[in-house]
Amino acid sequence: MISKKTKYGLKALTYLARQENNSPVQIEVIAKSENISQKFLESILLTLRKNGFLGSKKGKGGGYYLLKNPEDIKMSAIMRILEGPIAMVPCVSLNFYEKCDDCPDENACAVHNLMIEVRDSTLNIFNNRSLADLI
Amino acid sequence: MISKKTKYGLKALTYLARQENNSPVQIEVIAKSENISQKFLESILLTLRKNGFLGSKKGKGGGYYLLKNPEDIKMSAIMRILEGPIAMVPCVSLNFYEKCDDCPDENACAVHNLMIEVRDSTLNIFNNRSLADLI
DNA sequence: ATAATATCCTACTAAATCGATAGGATAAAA
DNA sequence: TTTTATCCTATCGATTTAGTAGGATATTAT
Repeated sequence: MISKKTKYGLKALTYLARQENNSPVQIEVIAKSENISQKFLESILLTLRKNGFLGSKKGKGGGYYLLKNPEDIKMSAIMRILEGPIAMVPCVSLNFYEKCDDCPDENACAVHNLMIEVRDSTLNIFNNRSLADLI
Repeated sequence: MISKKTKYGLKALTYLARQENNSPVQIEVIAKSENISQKFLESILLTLRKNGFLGSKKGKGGGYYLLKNPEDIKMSAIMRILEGPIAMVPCVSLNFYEKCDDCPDENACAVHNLMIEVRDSTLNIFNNRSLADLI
């Protein structure tokens, strides 16, 4: 299960991707259109900006806009920023690896291989889908 | 990310699946072998028993044992009991469906279709893997 | 200048979930 | 009747989630 933060972030990104001339859109507009708490969305867009997905403009006519073409924004990159690991267990994560306390030997763990398989199949989707595919 | 409950449950099930004659194994034995808190494992095995995966025997020589052949226990069934939904969003879950508060129309939701794709690919693995495949 | 607009940023909070732990009740076997 | 092992309910501290509050900062329009 992904968090609401991730879901809201994805919806906001697709909203921005749908803009004609990539002109800035205010938080309030997105929040109302997507039924998201404005303050919550504010913090989400902030992390997306800090991670290089969005640009922002202050003052009247300001708002957020995409920094890249939707085709060039991979779903895997978005998911990793918003949700964190794509894998189901930390010991199988490519970008957020952590050793399991209970496993003396990872390769001897029965769960390990199955979870690698799941990770690869999910990753295969997220790596081959861009923000443009969501529209 | 799956919970420790799920991970521990999977490890315990594979431990039991590895038993020769399917004779009962005590919680303590599994817990020590897999480095799991005994009391925590106790509650996990209890839910697995209540959901028809395990049988139990009290008193000396007692413990838990599998009620079916490992080949006949699908990973998807185990995951649904231990972890809950396999889908990443409730609105796409087959067994734990819930409507999203923020979506007036599911089919108009950009996230929806992507998550169906992820669900299907994960389900494809879990439906075609049994407990026997973990050994 | 200055008022209005909209993002920026930090801190806080209520509620839920997670990963256990405690302690006794119950049933089976020796 | 003692020992063994599961059964069951309740509780608990820590963390995460999903927000909320409130002011600081920068930009634009008047």
